[in-house]
Amino acid sequence: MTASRKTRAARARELPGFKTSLPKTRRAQVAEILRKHVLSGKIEPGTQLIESRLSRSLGVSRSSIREAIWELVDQGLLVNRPYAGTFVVSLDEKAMCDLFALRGALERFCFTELWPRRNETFGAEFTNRHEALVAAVEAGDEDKTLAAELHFHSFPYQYADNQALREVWEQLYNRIQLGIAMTRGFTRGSEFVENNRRYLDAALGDDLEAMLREIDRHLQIGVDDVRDLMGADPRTGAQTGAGAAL
Amino acid sequence: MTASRKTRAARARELPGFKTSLPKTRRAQVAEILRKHVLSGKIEPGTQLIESRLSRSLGVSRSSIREAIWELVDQGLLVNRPYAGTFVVSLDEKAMCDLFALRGALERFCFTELWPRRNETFGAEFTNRHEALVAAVEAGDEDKTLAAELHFHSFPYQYADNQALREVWEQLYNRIQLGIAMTRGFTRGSEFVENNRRYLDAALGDDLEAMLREIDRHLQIGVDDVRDLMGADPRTGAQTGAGAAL
DNA sequence: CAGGATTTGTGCGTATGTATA
DNA sequence: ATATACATACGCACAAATCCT
Repeated sequence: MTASRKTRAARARELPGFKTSLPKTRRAQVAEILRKHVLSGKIEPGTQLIESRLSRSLGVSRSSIREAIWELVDQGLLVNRPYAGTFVVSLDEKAMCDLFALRGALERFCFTELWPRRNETFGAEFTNRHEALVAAVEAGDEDKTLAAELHFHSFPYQYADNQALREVWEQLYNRIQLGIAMTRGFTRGSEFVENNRRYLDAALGDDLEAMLREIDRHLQIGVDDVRDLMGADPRTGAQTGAGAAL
Repeated sequence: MTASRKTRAARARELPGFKTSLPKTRRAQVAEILRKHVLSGKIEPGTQLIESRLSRSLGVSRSSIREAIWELVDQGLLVNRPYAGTFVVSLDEKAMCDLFALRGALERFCFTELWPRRNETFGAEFTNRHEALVAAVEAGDEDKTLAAELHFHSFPYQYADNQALREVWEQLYNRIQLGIAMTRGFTRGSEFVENNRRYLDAALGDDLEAMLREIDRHLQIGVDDVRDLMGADPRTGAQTGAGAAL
């Protein structure tokens, strides 16, 4: 009764964690929050996302929570069993290898497409992003490194003149990130920077075939890392991969 | 058994037009209906899907309609502008060419993967699906032909041992079908059967490189058709493409 | 550019279906 | 088999934004 007196607008303005000035919908806001929690590993794979709990903890109605959850389901981060619930997907070694293999095909296609259109801007921006990656690594910031690595490797797709390819890449890297989140705790080896350096050099070079070989080599390193890390207990992040996972 | 009687009674009370025996959710049922209407062209590209209208016409609550709509949005069949509405996507020539180019990359990857694993079953099933396609063409059934063509070209992806690839293909062919729906009215040329025959023969042959070339050739025909049909007014389906669109 | 009509976005109560302990 | 927790479904009310006149 008295509670209902309080206007919805007022309640909305009070909600913690939400910028009221944003034109974004609640659905998008909640989806972003959930995506971060899933990708950062705060919500572990296999965990069920319970609408009523999330509704209370985030202070958002079940409707919005539900819509956000389905957005992540359609993105491949969650899986739904009708009338049973939605859970964070748990990727095994095979699934990760599949993702890397598919990414290889996409990336070879991507570079083949953009190769004749490269110009100074391409080289400058790609180099910029690589330098940002190096800076993040040297700062020892794990989260920033992950973001910078993503930003670096997303550039070819953004530069490619194919909207469908960009959309598939979006979906793909989300899942790859999820797999990486499952193997948290491993430290990037010193070869990590060098590997991405070789990748950049090949991308700026004049030999497309060499670039395609470099893509295969780069992703092979990622697959090897996955094999090492998935086989062992994720908690025992003792062994250090070469760190070219993304 | 009293419980089962009550359940049956409840199911008997359910809305007509829905198969009560299926455990499928309303979301899935509505999504399927809408998908059919969009892909068949009953709902033309650019049309806004109004939740309240669909709610009344289908006899389903607005919540379920909303969820189904968002499923199609995430599938790339609809596009949403916050607070403005969701509309059937309208693909232009460039978008279609992008889709075909991406499909080419996926299909080359697909065949490269499955090539060493082909066996008698592969050849038998692929041949079966091709014969079903030929039968549909000879029967003059447009809808059945489209379905058979899809079934035929989906087989390599189903045979490939890569779940991620299959999922991307699902999303891709939905959108390609949408593009085809936009160019309805054109009749498949006599070369259509022959083109798919060549495709099948290459897939059953021993030369992977020849198969990859065949993929490029096959999709190039599709792109040519799109260029012809998109440039002209879709209503004037006078000119007949070679008909290898899918 | 004002303002009303239309539609989407959000919240909430409630009833029912389903899975699971 | 029962009970419980949860997902799903429906209906309404209202807020927020867009669209149109």
